Amino acid sequence: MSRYLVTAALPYANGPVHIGHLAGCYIPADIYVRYLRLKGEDVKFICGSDEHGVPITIKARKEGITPQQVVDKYHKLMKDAFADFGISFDIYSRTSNKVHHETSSAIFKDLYDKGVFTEETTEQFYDEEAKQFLADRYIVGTCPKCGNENAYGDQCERCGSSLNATDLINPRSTLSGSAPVLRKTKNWFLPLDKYEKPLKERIESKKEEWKVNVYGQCMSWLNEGLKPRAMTRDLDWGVKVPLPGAEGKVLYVWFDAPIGYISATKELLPNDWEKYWKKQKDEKDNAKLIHFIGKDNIVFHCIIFPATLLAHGDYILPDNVPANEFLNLEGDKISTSRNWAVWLHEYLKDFPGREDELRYVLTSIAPETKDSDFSWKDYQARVNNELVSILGNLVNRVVVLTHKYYNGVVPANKKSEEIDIQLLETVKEKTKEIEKLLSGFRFRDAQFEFMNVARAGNKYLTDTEPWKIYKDNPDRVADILYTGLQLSASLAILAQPFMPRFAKNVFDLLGLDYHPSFDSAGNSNLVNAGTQLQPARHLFTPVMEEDITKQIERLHATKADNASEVVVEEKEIPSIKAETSYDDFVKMDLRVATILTAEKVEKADKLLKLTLDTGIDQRTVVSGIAQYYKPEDIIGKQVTLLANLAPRKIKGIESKGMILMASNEKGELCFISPSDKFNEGSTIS
RNA sequence: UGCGGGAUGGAGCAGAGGUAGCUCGUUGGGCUCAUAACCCAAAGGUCGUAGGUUCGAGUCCUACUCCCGCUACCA
Repeated sequence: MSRYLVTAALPYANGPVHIGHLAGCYIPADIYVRYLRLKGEDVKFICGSDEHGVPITIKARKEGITPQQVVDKYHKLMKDAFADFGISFDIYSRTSNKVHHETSSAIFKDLYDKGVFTEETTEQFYDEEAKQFLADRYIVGTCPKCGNENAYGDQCERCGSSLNATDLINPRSTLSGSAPVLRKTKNWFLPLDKYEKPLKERIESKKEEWKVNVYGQCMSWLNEGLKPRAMTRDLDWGVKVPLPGAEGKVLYVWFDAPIGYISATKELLPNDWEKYWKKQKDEKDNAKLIHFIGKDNIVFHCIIFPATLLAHGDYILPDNVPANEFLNLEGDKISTSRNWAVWLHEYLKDFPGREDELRYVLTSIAPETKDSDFSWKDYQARVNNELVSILGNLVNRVVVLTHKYYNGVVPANKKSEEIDIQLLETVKEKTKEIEKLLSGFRFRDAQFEFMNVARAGNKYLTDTEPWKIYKDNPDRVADILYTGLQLSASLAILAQPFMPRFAKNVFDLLGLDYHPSFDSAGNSNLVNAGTQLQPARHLFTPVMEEDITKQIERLHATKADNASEVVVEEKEIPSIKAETSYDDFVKMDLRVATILTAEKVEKADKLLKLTLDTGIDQRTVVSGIAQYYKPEDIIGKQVTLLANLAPRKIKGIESKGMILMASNEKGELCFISPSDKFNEGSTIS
């Protein structure tokens, strides 16, 4: 017996759970855990709400409630939805509770006492109105490279360049809109570079087992060379930094959240938790740590958290991190903020008792190797054509025939023929195949093989035709139905990890009051002769047209809502900038210039290289207007040039000055040109 | 911008040098125990684009296009 500690990503407590979360990690993790339990392994399945970090405080501010009220609301919503859906966590905890604060605080203090952290004082932007330091992400301003006025402090989404918040022109806080000021602040950094070598060796040794996307992403970081990363933040919501002089500072949420897995285990097993987390005397007694996550979290689970564990020294490292890609919805990215999602709590309300259907569909289309798409049409097709027609119908056929010919009492098997033996043999083979696939985290394929067992069953009935031969050979029919019932029991056994509710219903239907072990699927004595079956009933019912049109209409409404919101946003004109002086204005040398030549800059979507006649000279200017003007259309055009702007290299080309552009709310650009033809070099004031 | 992953019949996926395959859908046939369910067969693909290596390329190499993620203070 092996010991496993399986975690599913801690969902962030700023919105409810949606199908993307389920397909990405909760369903695969649950299938895996249910399988391990059936194999008799010692496994604990850990999850909980991730409740710290800046977005929670922003949500609280927006809704006029406290951060605690925000997380209380979503923690309950998520916990209840998971429970109702049947994700079989051993514990669903939360990071705002006492055990977690103590545990993460103690680990931080332990690393601090070992001298692991480096202290660094840096200048960070501070929002004086919101009285808060700002992460780069929460500062917007004008991108120095492309002029986008809504570039984030860490990245400009229009031109894609990475930025520092201090690069932005006219930075403003997204919290209050005010201009942030630079303030010094001290933080504690985890020198990831010190753990680069052991991490690299560890991950390289997993090359064959880990998924290519996970391995590739890790190597990308490791090969680039790791840098120290701040493990504390200036914020008043989170786990307080347990050091003197650290008032107003909390642990970085990516430091504390994964520790949440440890805290939750501790909460579950106050006396025994170390067995699942700490290195044992004999290495082979160590637990296997498996993190189920989405692809956006790879670096935190494969690099940063393991580095923390290495730095501590007592802990085991992840054995595997089977990260999935993303699930889209009806062709568009799922988005909590845009309400573009199928919310689990709503699904449970709209489709009561149909948890297995959602599990089945999301496993069938699980984004295991690439992003995939959920659509309601596809949901309906898979439920109706596969679950109802192939799986549910097969069990129903066998049970109905048994009732018809034997009053629902399992007949005795007199003599098995080759085809009967073959069928159960196939089940045995498929069972082995399914086990192999489940162990390798290939849940989609495993479920497919499971369905192949049902397909084989349908073929068996068509081949043996008991309804035809009953008149002449009732003994043979007894054998066929006996075999069909063993097959149905096998399906129930194999379905347990994938569709627990269906499995239980079939066990009940067949009068099985015990649950046979996983590898007994395909045995010929699962349902004994003489057993009274329950009356036949449908195990799955078709999804009706109106069930899904309602869902599709809801999504259309969301789309319409979002579109109208965008229009409102588009009407928004940027608020006026801080007052300036005439003296500052006249420092700008603005002139009329004429475009002489224009060409696209290679490997840049947005840039044109222009030669301008300024009246004084001819000079090169690189301008981010390629999406709005074709080079050949603008030659000879008169424009406004900021002529005394310090030269700057863009894509290796030195750009001397900047062409002034009007920009509307959509970010579209147009030239500011003199209304009459004026000489080059004419000044503008 | 750099890095990682992806692109294969109408839809969803598999195939990692040797005759392009599976499920669903479609069409035709069979069956009538079963939830218009089941079984059989057929049609449907220049494998993102352009070059190259090779006797032979979805598969290896080069360049490019598009989608997703990461790019170190978003979580």
